[in-house]
Amino acid sequence: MAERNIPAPTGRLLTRKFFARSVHDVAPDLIGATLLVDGVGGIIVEVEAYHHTDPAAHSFNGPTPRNMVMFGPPGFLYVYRSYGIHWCMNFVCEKEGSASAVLIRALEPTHGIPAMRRRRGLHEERTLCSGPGKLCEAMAVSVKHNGLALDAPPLAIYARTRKPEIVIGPRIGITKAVELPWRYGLKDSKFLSKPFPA
DNA sequence: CTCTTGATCTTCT
DNA sequence: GAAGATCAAGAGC
Repeated sequence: MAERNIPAPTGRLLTRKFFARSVHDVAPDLIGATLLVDGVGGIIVEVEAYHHTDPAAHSFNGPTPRNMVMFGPPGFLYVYRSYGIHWCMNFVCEKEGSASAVLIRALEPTHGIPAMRRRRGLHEERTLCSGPGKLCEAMAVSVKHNGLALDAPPLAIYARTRKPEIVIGPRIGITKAVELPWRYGLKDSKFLSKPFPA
C-alpha cells in the first residue's frame, strides 16, 4: 500500500532562539506547534516543564552521562530511556547550564500517520502519540537523536499560527514536587495522555 | 470501566 | 537494592 502524500505544515520554522527563554514561557508557547521528525509527527498538545531547581527534574542532582545535553545550550534535543523500555524527548531551554527542558508528552497526529501506525502496531489515531513513550515510538526517536539541533533536519518545529486555549495542571507520573502546575495542554484535545483535572 | 503487574535501563543509596 | 518524567495486557467489576 502506497504511503499517502504528506502535506507541508503552515507556519514559521522555529529557530534555536525560540528556546532561549524561561522554560515556563516556552512550554505553553509550544502548545499548537507542529513537531516533525523526518517529516512524521503532529501538533503538540501536551508538554511539561522541568528545571534544575525542581526536585522532579533529571538535572536536579547535577550532570550525569544521561542528562548531559540538558546542561548544554538551548535549542537541542534531550532523549532519555524511561523505565528501561521507552524513550522520551525534551527540548532544552533557557541558557547553557540552566538545565531546563520541556518534555513532549502528546501529539495530535497529522503527518505520516501510516508510518506511525506501522511503528506502533496500532490503527487508532487517538492513542498513536498520547504519551511521551508512545510519540517517540511513533516517530522512531531514540538515543540516536539525543543532542540533535531542534532547527535542523531530521527535526522541524513549526510555530502555531493562532494562540490556542491552554489548560494547566500538575505533572503526570512524578512523586516529587507533585503540586507544581507545570503541565500544559491544548484545551479539549482528544489526544492528551490523560485529561486535565477539572 | 478500574486496578495490578511485568518489562528491565540509568541513577542513586 | 530500589526507584523512576511509562506502557500494555490481563483480571475483575
